[in-house]
Amino acid sequence: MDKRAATILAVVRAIPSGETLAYGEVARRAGLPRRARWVAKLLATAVDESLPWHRVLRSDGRIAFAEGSAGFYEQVRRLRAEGVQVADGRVRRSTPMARDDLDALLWAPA
DNA sequence: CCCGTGACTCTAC
DNA sequence: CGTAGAGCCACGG
Repeated sequence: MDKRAATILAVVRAIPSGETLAYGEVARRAGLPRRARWVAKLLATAVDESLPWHRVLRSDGRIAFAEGSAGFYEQVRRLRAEGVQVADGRVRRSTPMARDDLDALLWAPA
């Protein structure tokens, strides 16, 4: 596994439980803009069981897996287990969080 | 080297 | 809001 992959996975692991991030955002935070598809491919081949891959969604908040597929249900199940509202294969945020607010949350000092 | 294939994204309408 | 269409990028045939 190269350094870029490791960085991507680190960003994914940094997503707090109950929060989500888009593939493109993950790539951007890892310093690899326009690599969204690559992030998806990476998650698909990742073996680390502790990796919170389910917290990564499409930019519009929808589950990336085809609706009805095994992965789709698995992701919905995991998200709901963390208290995330999912309806029609899409994550619902009652109060959409601004990008800056999410930034502050993710990068806030422990 | 060209072509197809995605757990993608952005812009127009 | 939702749907095309084009763009994008790593990879394999």
